[in-house]
Amino acid sequence: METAPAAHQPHWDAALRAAGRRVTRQRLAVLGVLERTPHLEAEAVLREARHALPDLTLQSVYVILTDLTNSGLLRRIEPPHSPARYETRVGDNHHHAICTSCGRVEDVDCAVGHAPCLTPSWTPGSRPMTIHVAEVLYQGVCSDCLGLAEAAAPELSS
Amino acid sequence: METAPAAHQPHWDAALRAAGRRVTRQRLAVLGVLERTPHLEAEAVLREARHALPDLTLQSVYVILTDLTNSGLLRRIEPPHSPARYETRVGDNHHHAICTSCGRVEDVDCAVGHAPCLTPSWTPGSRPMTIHVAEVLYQGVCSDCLGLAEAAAPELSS
DNA sequence: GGGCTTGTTTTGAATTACTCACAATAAGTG
DNA sequence: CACTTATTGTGAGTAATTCAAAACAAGCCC
Repeated sequence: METAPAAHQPHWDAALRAAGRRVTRQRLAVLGVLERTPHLEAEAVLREARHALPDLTLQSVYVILTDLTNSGLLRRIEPPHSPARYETRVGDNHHHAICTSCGRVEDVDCAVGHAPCLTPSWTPGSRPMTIHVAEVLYQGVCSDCLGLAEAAAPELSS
Repeated sequence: METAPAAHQPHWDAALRAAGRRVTRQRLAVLGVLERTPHLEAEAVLREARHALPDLTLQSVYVILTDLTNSGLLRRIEPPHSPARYETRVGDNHHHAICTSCGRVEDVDCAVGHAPCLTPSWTPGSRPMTIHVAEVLYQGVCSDCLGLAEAAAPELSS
């Protein structure tokens, strides 16, 4: 019998090697968690990963998330007023919608083809830059929170 | 003669009153600084505002920036890996480009009409939200940094 | 135009999210 | 299996921002 450290998809194995990184249980755990439930923040990743790896530390999670992001295996999302979130969906230029009430993040495909706003029209007086990426962040209210708000709006007491 | 606290545009006076806020020297200083030089972070606002108000504190600047943002007199920009920045240009839905090298921010008008991507196409499997605003953040390299990079690329010594 | 009320600012400490230095550990290699 | 070196763990540190409570000052009343 082998060590069989939880069920880890072999493709993460290959992806790590392809990125020139060693295959460790910690990295596989983090990748597995984020593949299963995207858009988690570091604390939540730790919480989930500890089911498989009880001794994993928050600092290690930070190191791993940063390293895997730099390696191109993860993508970091940084919504306002929220710690950074991570996802395994990389390589396409999809965007995100965040609920201003509960903070939930959903994926949004690019609405206007594959590179919607990569040719900005500069405000007069500004000095143009060479643009590499354009990220669109939608802010709104998710269906759950909308329902809650409507239910709570009539009477403000409770 | 009056107290004449530096040259403050009377329109901020009116704007503050219209927002139901008291007109204080601190707020006028902050608004004046940001009107003159947009996209400053809190520390820089303090530095500039202290020319007129030497005793102003950083915490007050934070309180003022937050309050004026909530009152609709300022807009907050939160670029990744950078403290928040503020500007007096509110009420239009313009966007921003940030130089990944020096952090400079430039204004970008909306490329595709006045509400470019307000109708997102949801990724299959995601739960749609009611979108209120769509912010586009362009990341690139400004002309200055591009020049520097080209000049420095050949020899890495100095 | 002096006092009063209440919104603002200041002071000082605390918090959140994250980073760093260095020691301990364990992948991968021969 | 031993060895090298990437990776993780430990403990402390930092940057940006927030909070509680006291000091202050705008704007209103007269």
